[in-house]
Amino acid sequence: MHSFTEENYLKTIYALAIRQEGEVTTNALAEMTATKAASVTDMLRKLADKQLIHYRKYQGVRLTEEGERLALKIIRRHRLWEVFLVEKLGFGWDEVHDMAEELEHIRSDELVERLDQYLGHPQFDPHGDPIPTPAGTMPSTGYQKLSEVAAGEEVCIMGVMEHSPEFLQHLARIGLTLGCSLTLREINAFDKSLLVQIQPESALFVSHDVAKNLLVA
Amino acid sequence: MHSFTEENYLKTIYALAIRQEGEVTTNALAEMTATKAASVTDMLRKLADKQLIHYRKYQGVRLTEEGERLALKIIRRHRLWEVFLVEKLGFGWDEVHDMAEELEHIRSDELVERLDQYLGHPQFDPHGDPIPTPAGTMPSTGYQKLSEVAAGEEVCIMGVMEHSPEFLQHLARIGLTLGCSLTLREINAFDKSLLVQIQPESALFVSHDVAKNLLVA
DNA sequence: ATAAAAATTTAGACTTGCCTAAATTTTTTG
DNA sequence: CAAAAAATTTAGGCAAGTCTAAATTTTTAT
Repeated sequence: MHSFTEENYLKTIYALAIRQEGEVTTNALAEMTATKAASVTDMLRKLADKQLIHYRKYQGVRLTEEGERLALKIIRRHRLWEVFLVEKLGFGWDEVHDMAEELEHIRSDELVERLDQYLGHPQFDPHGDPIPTPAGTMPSTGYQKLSEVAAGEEVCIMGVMEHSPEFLQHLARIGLTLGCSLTLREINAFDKSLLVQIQPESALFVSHDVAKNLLVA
Repeated sequence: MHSFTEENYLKTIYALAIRQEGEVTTNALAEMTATKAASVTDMLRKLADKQLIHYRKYQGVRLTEEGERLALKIIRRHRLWEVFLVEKLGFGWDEVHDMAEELEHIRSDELVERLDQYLGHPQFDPHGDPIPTPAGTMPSTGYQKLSEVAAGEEVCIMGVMEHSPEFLQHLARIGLTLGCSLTLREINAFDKSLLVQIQPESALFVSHDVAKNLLVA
């Protein structure tokens, strides 16, 4: 069996690997896990011994097939519990991350599969993230960041890349929700903020930082 | 905050305290937690420092008010999750103990109260155990053990005192379920086994060990 | 191309929760 | 009621996961 902590490192390595191309660095992991670089190095040696990561000293790290399968298993649990918390218990999408962070470590596979069935085999979590398959593969979505869309295009908000309550509450305050369709009117040359139109009558400026974290199709 | 392990000790002390009158012994705790007596002593010192137990060296241990409140909080979580697993996910009452043992440590109070509401404020878990109140008190049931009932009485099975899959599966095999009413025909003088009648036509012998673990009203 | 800066690893130490072995206290028994 | 047995605690140690400080490697910049 794998410890709580090992599972969290695998999940974090996976998350960093898709955000930044190439190998994941020790410092990036230290920042994400709120620990020090020296602690990360210890854990990397341990995960490498267990063949869950490929690790070359000073060079960074990447998941093995087995490591990725495990990471996706944890992410599947996390996202299914988030669906449960929002759909069944009525929590807001900005409230569920920390609880799911604990629930994802409950060990029973049978529990996860029954939960999946109870929830009607959802494809996406409340933030629009795809739910990995039981076999341990991540469905691809083809979404792009709003910050990469060209002016004039009409798109639909499908997900977010940042799950902090602060970001999600900011979206609510400016009136953006999952499924919301919008047209990108112009991109400000000065600060890269975007003028987006939601209703025929109402348009608003969205900062580049926000646009980077919105997934659209 | 309290650790996983501390919570388990408090819960175990509570469980032993109601089974045996008086103070709970180090050895009993060591057996229940599957550790050694020396390890228990370490933890008792720690819990006493935190004012969660009254502890006198060599004399045994008992919960403080605060310790009991915390123990009942954990037991409330455990039993609510068991209701969820059986009522919503369709698990058998003999399958849920280990999963609930993990789920009971999820920290959010808000989660527990929402779960309670979602389940319709159940009064009893799938084994007939009463669910402690949010305020941290244990509802009393007035049930007695089947082994303490006099011959001739008619009673109804309200709960069990033993939660192992082995015991619960044995009950199913001999045809006893929660809510099942039965008449105690006679008590065998040799081995204290009980002849109980369920249907007008069918009677069966129940061992003293089984009767000790059945709660009736 | 090499010196300074940044990133990473190593060394040694701390905490939690557990262990074994030995010492101590309590209980049982002849 | 004293000696043996049982229960409990103390002492010293170990593994996991973390830390700080120092050493090493890689990267950056002059």
